[in-house]
Amino acid sequence: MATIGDVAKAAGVSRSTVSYALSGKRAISGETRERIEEAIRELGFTPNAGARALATSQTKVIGLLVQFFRDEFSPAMLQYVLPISDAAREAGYDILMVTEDDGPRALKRITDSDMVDGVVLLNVAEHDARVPLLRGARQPGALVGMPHDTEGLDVFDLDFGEAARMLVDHLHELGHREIVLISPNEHVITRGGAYVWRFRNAALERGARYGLRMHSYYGESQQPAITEAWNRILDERPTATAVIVHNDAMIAALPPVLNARGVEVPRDLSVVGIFSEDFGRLFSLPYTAIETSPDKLGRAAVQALVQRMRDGEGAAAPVVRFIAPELTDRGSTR
Amino acid sequence: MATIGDVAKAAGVSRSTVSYALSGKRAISGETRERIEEAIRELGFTPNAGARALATSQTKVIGLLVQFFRDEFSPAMLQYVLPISDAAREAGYDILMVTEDDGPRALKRITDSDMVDGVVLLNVAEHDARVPLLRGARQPGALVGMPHDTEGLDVFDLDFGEAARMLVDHLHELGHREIVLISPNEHVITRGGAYVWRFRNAALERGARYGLRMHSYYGESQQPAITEAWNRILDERPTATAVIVHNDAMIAALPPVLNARGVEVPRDLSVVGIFSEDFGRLFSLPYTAIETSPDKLGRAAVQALVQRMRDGEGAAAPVVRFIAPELTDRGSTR
DNA sequence: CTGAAAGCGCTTACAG
DNA sequence: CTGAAAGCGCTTACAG
Repeated sequence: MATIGDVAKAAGVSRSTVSYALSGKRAISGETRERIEEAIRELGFTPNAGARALATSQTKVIGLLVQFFRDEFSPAMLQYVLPISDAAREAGYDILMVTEDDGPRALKRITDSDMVDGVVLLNVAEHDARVPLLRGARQPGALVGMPHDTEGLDVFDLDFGEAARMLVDHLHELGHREIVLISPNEHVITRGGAYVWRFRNAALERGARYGLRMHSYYGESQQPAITEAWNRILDERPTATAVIVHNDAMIAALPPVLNARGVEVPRDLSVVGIFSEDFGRLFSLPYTAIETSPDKLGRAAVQALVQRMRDGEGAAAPVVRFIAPELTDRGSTR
Repeated sequence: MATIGDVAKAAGVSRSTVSYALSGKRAISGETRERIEEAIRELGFTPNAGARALATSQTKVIGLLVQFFRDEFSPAMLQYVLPISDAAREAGYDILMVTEDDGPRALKRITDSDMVDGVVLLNVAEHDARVPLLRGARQPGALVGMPHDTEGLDVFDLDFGEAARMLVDHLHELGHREIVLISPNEHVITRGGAYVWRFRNAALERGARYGLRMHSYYGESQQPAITEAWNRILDERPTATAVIVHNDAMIAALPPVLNARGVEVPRDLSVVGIFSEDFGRLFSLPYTAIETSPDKLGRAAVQALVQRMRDGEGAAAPVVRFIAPELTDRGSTR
């Protein structure tokens, strides 16, 4: 492969001049610039990324840690990954994607070895072992999902409490008095998915304030347990007139369950959920729902991270930002 | 950050000795080794990846080009990406994942700048602009999906022709005489997804040999067109007793359609498909199907690539490998 | 407007 | 068993 030295020789200039022509960091005479550009073209020169990284202490790569739970419902993950990848590219960064089960180890590896200029943590848990490591890293990071201790970090998450209140308000206004609430699978809480109880508690609290009868259940994440759970719950609460579903796997499987039971929405039952537009389209879900906006979250995280990488030490104070929930009415309530 | 020089100083040895202790490429006395290890621990030293890459001409990173069509049905992609990422990590490689719309440009960028030691191309099309670029690259590559010209490349794909024949044989043996065949959305062909007509032609040919009446349709990839297409097709072919579905979006949406029409499987209609086990589980699909084995394909591609990166110039001849289809009987035919 | 030189942090022949 | 030195391919003060 051609090096900057080859280009310099071909253009009859020094290596530094070629470098400056590339970076535009100092003025180059028109004629010299042309000779250099021609040489670059002829030789098919592209700067070596490793050498550049070594010289500049910048890799132009963002690490993306995707913490994947294999027994969980997966299709949602891609909705975060793609916008992050897109946003990174727009800012001139590539993505080093790490899916290792041992997230903390992976994080340490890519930051300690300076493979990346910054890091995005996906699916952050209440007590996430990656978070303290990130604090200790040289590189800045941005989180999608809220940990217990947000000190010193840029954090982005949906406002799950507000989302729950909006859904309860919506049903309350329509006159519902007895509501079933489905949370994610119980082991999601065990793992510290704080959004589970943030949503759940807010919903129950709001329901209590209105004097509603609320029935709270954990859902399942795998068939055939999902369908069984639905039937058991619906059998158990025949007088409930509405259901709030905060569980991707459960709501994706709901239409055939209701169909089989002869339940028509919203005539016999009002259904609301919380899932992204893409997800709803994927499963053709006809339910009114809070939009989870994975693209907004992912993009916001990347933008904050890019800003911070740019600013270095003199960066602004860290932000914890809740994305405001939006209700998309698909007519599944009355 | 501590450098190898800091470690050398702390351990009272030369930098080369530290380097050799790290790589194990030459014998080190026990006592020296211990002093070095202690220094490494104390200083929290990790070699700088860029410097190492520059010195060794090896990045230990594999580029993954995921060619994403945004209007297509997405959840299948992750099934390839995860096994590839896992297999790479097991072999000591990280994944630089590129999702740029302009795949050829992205490929050129990461190979020319030597960001990666090798490349995996996903979702390769019949005339894929990335393929000639890959041939011209310094780094080896492996393809998942078959291009027209496989010259000089390691290629992995499902044997779609054989898959189609197996399904037709299966239905023929059961006595079916009139079969509907659903292919992917027409624009997948336009883009050169060769597997579409490899499957389709093989199915039609086999059906013709048996004297079956075969009705071939292109499917849709988005709701509500999917449901409309199903109803139109089923209305049009009331005497067909079986349907072969080679379209993820269409088969995922089939259960509610049949339900609404009062069609029971396999009593009224036999249904077979071609999709991965994970995909079937995700959508709770109760249909007999050819397993597409994305994990096997992804892993095979990575293994071949790793082998080739290891062997350098003296590598073995390139291979084109078809994965043998396997039929999973879920009792949806009779 | 341009060049010579030092330096980024490693690895690896070469020498002893 | 160990060290001194060259080299990987860039960037960037320093000098003119």
